[in-house]
Amino acid sequence: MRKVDPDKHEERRQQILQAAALCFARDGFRGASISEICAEAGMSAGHLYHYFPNKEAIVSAMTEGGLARAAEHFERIMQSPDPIRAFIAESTKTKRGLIKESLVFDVLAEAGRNTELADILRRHTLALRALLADFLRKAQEQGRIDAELDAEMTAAILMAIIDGARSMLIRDPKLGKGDSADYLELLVSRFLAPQDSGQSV
Amino acid sequence: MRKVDPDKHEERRQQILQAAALCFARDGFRGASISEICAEAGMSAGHLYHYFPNKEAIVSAMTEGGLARAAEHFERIMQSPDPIRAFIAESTKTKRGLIKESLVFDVLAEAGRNTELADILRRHTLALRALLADFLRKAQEQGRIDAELDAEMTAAILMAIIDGARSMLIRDPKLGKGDSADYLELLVSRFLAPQDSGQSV
Amino acid sequence: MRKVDPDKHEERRQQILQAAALCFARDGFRGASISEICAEAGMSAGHLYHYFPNKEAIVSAMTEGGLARAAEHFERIMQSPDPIRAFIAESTKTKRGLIKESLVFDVLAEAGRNTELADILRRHTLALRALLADFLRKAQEQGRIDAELDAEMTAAILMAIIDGARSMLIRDPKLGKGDSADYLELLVSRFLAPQDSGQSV
Amino acid sequence: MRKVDPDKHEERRQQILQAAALCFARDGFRGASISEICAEAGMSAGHLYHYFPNKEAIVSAMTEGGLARAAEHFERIMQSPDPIRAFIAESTKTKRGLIKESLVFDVLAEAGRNTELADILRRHTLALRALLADFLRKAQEQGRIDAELDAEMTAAILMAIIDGARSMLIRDPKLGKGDSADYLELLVSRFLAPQDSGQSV
DNA sequence: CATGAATGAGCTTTCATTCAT
DNA sequence: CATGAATGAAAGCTCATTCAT
Repeated sequence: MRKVDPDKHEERRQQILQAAALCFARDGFRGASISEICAEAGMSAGHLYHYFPNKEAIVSAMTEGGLARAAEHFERIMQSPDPIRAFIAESTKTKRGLIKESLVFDVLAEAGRNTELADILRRHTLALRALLADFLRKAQEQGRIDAELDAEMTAAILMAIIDGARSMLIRDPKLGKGDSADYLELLVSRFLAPQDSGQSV
Repeated sequence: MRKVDPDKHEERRQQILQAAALCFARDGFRGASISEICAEAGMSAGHLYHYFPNKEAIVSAMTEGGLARAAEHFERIMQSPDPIRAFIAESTKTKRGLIKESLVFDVLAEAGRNTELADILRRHTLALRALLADFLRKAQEQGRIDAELDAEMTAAILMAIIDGARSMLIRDPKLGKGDSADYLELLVSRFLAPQDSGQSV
Repeated sequence: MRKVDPDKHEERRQQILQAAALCFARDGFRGASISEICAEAGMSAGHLYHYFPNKEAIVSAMTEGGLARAAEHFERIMQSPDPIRAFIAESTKTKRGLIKESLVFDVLAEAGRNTELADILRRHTLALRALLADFLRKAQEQGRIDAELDAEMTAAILMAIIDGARSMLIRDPKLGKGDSADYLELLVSRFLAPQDSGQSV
Repeated sequence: MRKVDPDKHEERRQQILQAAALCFARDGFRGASISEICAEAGMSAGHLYHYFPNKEAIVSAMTEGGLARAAEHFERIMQSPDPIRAFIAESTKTKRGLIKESLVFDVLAEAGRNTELADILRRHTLALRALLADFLRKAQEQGRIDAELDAEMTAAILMAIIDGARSMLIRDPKLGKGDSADYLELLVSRFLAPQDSGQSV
């Protein structure tokens, strides 16, 4: 019998990546072991190697996938009525241990040593930034945002703020429940506000 | 006969921590091995354990020390004529592979799993924030900064921006050489600017 | 309907053995993996086990086949006008990486531990030796070879020389291009030459 | 306290090499596992790696040592009254499973794939051959050996005969108890004997 | 006949840690 | 104070073999 495999193969791969994401979030890239991932994925140690040549490939694929999903999520948000606000809201949400399970900092840390990961991160960063810059340019045309700002640089700054928001929650978890979101929004709105005629946000 | 001992002991400890910082920056907390650190510190494996009970203690002590030094550095900067500007400048400096050797993201990543490290990080974050908040309050009294802003929250936001600036440089190394510093400064100055009658930059 | 099966089955077996010979020569009995052989034979791992119960069986069959083919080759050589000379020539030929691809030493090494392989080797050795001894006896009758020599023992010695010639080429590859063949021939001819004065061993 | 270590270190190394020789002889280079060697050497798996960086280094060192010891043995033999005879006698001796434990064929087989091992083998082969050639030259001066023979080539041939003798014993173990030694001696003596009338092949 | 998914034992190697000296 | 010998658990990975399809 011929195979319906390609589907099943991809399904298995995703199963592994999902398990890996969980384990990596729990114990870090180095701390999570292959057998831990295997147990989580309900799969023997040997079999996992039919889907990935080595651990690093799992890390790369998982990072790639995670960033892709983040981009989709981001795109959806940008079609909401007030994207910036929605955006900030997302970044400071603590629900269901999302922060703890967020691997951003693992990726950032590892990217400093692992060239492949650094490339993946850069690629996705640029893609996301382009998306954001486009949005900003349109808003500039509509006069909702300071037209003097360079869209690309501004997008980079906004992304930095998102990462910063996440680091803030790790540095002081209590802030998650306060009005940090409001302040972040204020930060962004004052930054983007058209400056000419002295109007406010 | 033994009077120099305590000094020498502390000296040795610092020697180890310095070596550890180097190794951790190079290979990460998990990636760096005790023997690697020993080699770097010019010391036998067994001897190192006279100074630290285990690897985790080294990580903790090194993080503690690193954050303390960062605070000192920070304090010094805050006494310069234009602290904010000086501050941004520091955060985006790429000199001598400082970014690569920065362990912030390793600490942030690990703090999500390691309670002890999380505590250390939080403690230092709060201390630094208090320092920064004090500075902001004074500036508010002098009318240089929007008096409506909550000093504590604003300080938290500023710290987030610093972390964000670092992440920006990892996500897109090219930005280190552009005018990202100018934009960060713009971001901060628009945020802090007194809002009274009109706008200022 | 099924008449071609037996043929095809045998064909497949040979295909596997040929692939195995290549892989074993390249990586040794232990070093070559089943999947390597499968790849070489253009066959799935599971399917290979329809033809051989396990790896050892492949080793045995391949050895058996290789020795059989060597015997045929040998027989053909012995019908040439000057068999001894032709023989030596064969043993020292380096063409097309023949030495590297020769598994004699793998077999000799393995035969010291694997009884089955030892049996196969012994069986073929005795067969070959009988062939050679027959030839020697005829030559003795014709007075071309010292009649005092025991044909069986002499055959054993000649075979030892062939193996020795191969080891010589591995120990010092440069010898393959010199006049080692001439010396081997001299060795053999002086050994076999009728001893004029009729002295015995 | 300062160390008497260097001695002990070397002793341990030899202990490992001895254990390795035993295991390799029993199961082959690939077949013998590190843990097997550790068990034989009475040492933990991890500790063995303080003495050798990896398995291949053990194989190399053991081969090197074995060949060196063989050379010494050889040198001693060559100072006996009738070296050739003593030599042959040695090569065909079966006592205490010496053949089974001989790793010559493992080394020859592996040398075809492992460059480092090939180099070691070649180096020792050339050294041994030089020794043997010297001996032959002296015998030629004394008129005990055909002066027409090239000493170096002749030495190579004699070494080939030794390897051949060993292969003979593996191919047909019964020969060890017969008069194979006598025939080998005959082979060698006829080869080396001064050719009275000066005739060539 | 043929595939390749799946297993699990075993491999080499690394590493934090302990301890006798 | 200082060494490095020694351990043992665990890591990542490979492989012969089986089995459902």
